[in-house]
Amino acid sequence: MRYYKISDNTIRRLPRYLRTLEKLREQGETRISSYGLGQLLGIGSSRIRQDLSHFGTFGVQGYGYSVTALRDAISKVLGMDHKFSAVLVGCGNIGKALLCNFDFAACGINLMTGFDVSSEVVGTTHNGIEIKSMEELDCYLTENHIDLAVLCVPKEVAVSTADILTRNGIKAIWNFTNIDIIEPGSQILVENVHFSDSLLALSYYLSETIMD
Amino acid sequence: MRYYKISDNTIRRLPRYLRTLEKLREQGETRISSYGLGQLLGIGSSRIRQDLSHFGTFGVQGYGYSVTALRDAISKVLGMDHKFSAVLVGCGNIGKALLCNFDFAACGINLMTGFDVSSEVVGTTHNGIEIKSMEELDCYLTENHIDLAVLCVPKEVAVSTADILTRNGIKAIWNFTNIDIIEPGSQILVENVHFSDSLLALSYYLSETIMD
DNA sequence: TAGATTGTTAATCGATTAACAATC
DNA sequence: TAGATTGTTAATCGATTAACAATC
Repeated sequence: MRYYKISDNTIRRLPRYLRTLEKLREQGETRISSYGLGQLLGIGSSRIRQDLSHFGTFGVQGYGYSVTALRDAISKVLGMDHKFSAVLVGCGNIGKALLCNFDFAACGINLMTGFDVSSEVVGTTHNGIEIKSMEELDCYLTENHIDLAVLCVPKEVAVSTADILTRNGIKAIWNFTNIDIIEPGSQILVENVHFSDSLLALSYYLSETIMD
Repeated sequence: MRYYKISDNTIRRLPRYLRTLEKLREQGETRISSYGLGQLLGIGSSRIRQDLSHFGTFGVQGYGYSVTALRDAISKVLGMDHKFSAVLVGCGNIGKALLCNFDFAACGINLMTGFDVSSEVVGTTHNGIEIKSMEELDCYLTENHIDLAVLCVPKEVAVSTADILTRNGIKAIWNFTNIDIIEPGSQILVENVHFSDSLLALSYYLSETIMD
């Protein structure tokens, strides 16, 4: 158990390391140095070694890292072996896109079921995931141990839906509604996927290049 | 014209400021202090003043900021008045979700048209946006001035599609394929929306809370 | 062995926070 | 005027980068 906080910057680089290692493995590479990995990622080698040092020693002097061993170590650090259970709430376009295209299992997440208000989609199955009625949500959460909720409902019901989730012991929300469902005092974890923030940052850099 | 680089951290906070200001305006607030804005965002007031100072002076001593004036100033900084033109390439689930739900105009982006390979969707219109055949993409880009492309094609064709875009003068790619379409030397701007990176970071923090 | 590369400590750099004169 | 709050300069803090002994 560690007694200091690891920086968010470090945590957010780990999935990128993982992605690059997986790519290397697919290409048949078995070893990689921190320098080599840094080249692929466009960052310095010592940043990578510094990042990894928070979690253990994974390398071998004079050799580097085993691609698969480092990949496995990072995926464990990221909690991918916990097999957290999840539900997807709101199966509109974005929700359905995640259901059909996003590989939850590859992230170590066990997606149990979806929920929606529309009678048109309730009862249907997408990618092996059944969609239940939103009315069943409250009850379902009390009867099943669910760690995480993927929130894809319309803006208007985002806060009220988040309330239902928190009341029922959900510990983390992956938030695709473009509003901040923060409750500063709350213990619940919220990871926001704000599309517009991302696009606006790109817009800024684009307008910068035009000014030159 | 500035002669120093503004940090990415600052840029990525601007859309959050904008979002909060818009919310305040909807609530009928006309003025806000950096302290008040900081409270709403969970950050310090001097960070906000420091951030804003890179772009001009928008406040009034002893009063604070006009909500609408600051909102307008930030949206201009983010290039939202440029009305950049965009195309959406790949109209599967994620592409369609963006077409139907995402408010490009609210980000100052002029979405012109979509492209897809499937004859089932080619010719259809979503949210006023027509979907053309992917075969027309190359030609369309040479005949029209397009600044930005939203890339939502399947992984397998991500790199080859990105090549078409760069060859035809696209300056920025908003990348929803979960792979890195980097070309380190390239001048093109790429903003990645890596769902899995986001989910894995959440997974890390979730597993941390469990260990306590 | 010699060369390579780690993990870690020290140095540097940049970002955040605090302080404060200016002034509405 | 007195109080509030800005924009900016200085101080602090943390993150990145460089250096290097250890060792495969």
